[in-house]
Amino acid sequence: MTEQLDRRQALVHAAFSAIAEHGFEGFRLRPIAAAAGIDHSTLHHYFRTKADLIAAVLEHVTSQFEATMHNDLEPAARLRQHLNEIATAVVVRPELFVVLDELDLRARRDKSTEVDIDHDEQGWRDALAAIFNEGIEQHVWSMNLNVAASVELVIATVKGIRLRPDKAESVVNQLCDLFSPERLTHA
Amino acid sequence: MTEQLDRRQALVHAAFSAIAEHGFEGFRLRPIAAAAGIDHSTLHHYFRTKADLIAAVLEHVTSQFEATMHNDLEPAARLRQHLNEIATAVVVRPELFVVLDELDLRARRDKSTEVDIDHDEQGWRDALAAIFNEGIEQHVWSMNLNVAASVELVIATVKGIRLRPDKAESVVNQLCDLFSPERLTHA
Amino acid sequence: MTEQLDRRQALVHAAFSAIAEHGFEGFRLRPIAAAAGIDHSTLHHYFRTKADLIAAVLEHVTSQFEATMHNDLEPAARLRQHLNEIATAVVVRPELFVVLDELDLRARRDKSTEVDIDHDEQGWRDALAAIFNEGIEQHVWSMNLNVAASVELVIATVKGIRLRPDKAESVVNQLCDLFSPERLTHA
Amino acid sequence: MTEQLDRRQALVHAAFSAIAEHGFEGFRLRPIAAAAGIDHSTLHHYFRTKADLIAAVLEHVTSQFEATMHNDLEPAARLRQHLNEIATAVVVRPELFVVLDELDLRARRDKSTEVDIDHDEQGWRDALAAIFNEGIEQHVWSMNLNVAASVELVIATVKGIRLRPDKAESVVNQLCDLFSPERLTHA
DNA sequence: AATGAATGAGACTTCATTCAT
DNA sequence: TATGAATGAAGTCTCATTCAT
Repeated sequence: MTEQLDRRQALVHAAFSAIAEHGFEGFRLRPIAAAAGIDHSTLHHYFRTKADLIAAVLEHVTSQFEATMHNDLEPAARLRQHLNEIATAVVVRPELFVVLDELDLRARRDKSTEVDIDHDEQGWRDALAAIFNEGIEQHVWSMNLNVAASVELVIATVKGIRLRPDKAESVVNQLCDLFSPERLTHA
Repeated sequence: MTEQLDRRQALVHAAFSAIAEHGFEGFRLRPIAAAAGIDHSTLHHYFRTKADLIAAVLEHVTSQFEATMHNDLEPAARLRQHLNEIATAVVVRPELFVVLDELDLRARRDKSTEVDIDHDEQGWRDALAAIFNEGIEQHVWSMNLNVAASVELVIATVKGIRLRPDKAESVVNQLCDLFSPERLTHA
Repeated sequence: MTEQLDRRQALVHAAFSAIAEHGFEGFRLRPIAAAAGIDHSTLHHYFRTKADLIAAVLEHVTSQFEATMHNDLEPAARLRQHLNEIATAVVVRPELFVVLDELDLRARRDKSTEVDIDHDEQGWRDALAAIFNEGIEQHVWSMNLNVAASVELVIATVKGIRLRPDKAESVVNQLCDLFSPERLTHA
Repeated sequence: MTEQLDRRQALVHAAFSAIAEHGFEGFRLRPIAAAAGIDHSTLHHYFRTKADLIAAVLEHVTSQFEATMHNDLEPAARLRQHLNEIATAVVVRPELFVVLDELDLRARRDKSTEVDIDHDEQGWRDALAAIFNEGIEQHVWSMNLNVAASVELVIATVKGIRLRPDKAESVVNQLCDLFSPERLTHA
């Protein structure tokens, strides 16, 4: 019973690693089955098609990003904390972000991938907007701060460093500095 | 005489479009040849291998980004101008950025792609650094501004909006605002 | 169950016939698969590569030459009997020898073919040496007979008639006559 | 003018070497042209088809075997001398015999190759028969000697050692010994 | 649930040859 | 004579998927 789940998990993990290493361009089912120790036709009992397996990988990836916002912190600190956690993750688990990038690119051609990613991103978007709105309320940031644009800027920046673990920390720090209250509120 | 060049060009263009539309995952040579109106074996007369054709596409793409910095402008305006041009390009020619993203991802597995991209990026990096350094000299920005980190932030942000033409303008504007002198220098 | 073996067998036979008819120069996989009544990609299910199929053909051929020495006969008669059997085989199943010749030639470029053939030949060589040695012991042949050279002479002669079924009988008879006791022992 | 002949020669030599090294299985025109320093389509000005080039190679090979019988020697010595020269040639120029073997095998499928080889072999056959006949006349060998069979035995033996330079000398010596007068005439 | 056999589409690449220049 | 472009047939091999066991 859990055997079945374990097999599925093993397949998803193997697929995840394969995508991280070779991208979708080189993503083949046979090696995945082999890595899970089963015959390649048995794989189809767990995932009817290749697309199904990819969907499961996407779900696996997004599930790793359950928002871990620290609502007890003040807005600016919360933003900094959040970005630092991401920067750390990029360094510690680079494959996660590589696969996410592959999926992002793939979403352009695959509607269902796009939907899943969009849904996931919306949660993130909302959480970021909450930070900025709260910060404006608390006069941490000026009323003139464009919340929507700021949210997108943060998101774009994070996406832009997904492939550059070595630059992650300095980039998020620089972004936080630019958003730091002492500068913006005095404007 | 130029017939020959035209054929090559036609193949590169067809390949470019195919990658833009289907990514490398679905990149096949036969349709490329067909799009250029030649037999698929004739394609190998121009590009011995698939990799050779991809290299030509990469060159084609990077050649579109010959630095168009406006050195007559003051630093902050130059940065804004530069980013606005990129934002416009993302809207006007989104495929260019999609393909660039595909290549960026591919560079992780293909050494020669990586080298070419790195070389191209270095030019961009240098130009951005020049802007910030000049700005600091002219007291547009504080001496405390971390130039390297700022450069990487700009690059990351641009990479992060490559797939989102709809957000490009507001994101680069927001970034420019954060870098705008009146805020930073008074800090 | 034996279906599977039959398929393999059928492929090996088809390959054997194709080599006999067209040599390795014209040896193509698609017709082999067609002759066995299967899709050409299914062939790869049984033999991963062309070389694997060729190895199977080689094995098939050598297995047809299981030594059939008649140890109950006296040495000279044994030699004659052995050579006559070969001469008959050359006439009755010429393709077997043609393919063997192709493989011999191929062994020059293919190490693994060479190893297999050498192994097979060694058995033959030993059996022939046994005949001559025994004959010398029994004073059928003079002590001065060069066993090693005689063995190689027999082998060379047999190889030399593989392509000439029409000459096989007279050649082996002539060789036997030269080795006939009444001539050699009186020397 | 001789330029043209030189080119042809160069192509034939290159083809000869290629066949010696890779056999007909791996015989391709492009490398031949390259080895002769010309474009692969230019090759077709000298040899309209691949078969034409092969025919030229065959001619080149057979021309190397102009009978060099030493008619001043007595029959037995002439045979020995002839076989020794062949044994030496097998050691000194093994490629010549390798290519000859390839051609022999090919003759089974290519009528024109067969004709050329047969014609060449007939000359050799006649020369050998002359030796044996003369020997019988001079009472070197018994009247009972089967001339035709002896000729074929010699030919078969030589063909059988073409691929074994290391065994050539001992084999021809052994054959000569068996044909040596002191043994046969006393029978 | 699991497998090995089978399939058919299709991948990239190479070849001998011809044609126009 | 020489060449580069072009062709089309064919090469080996791989893939995702289905089917019978």
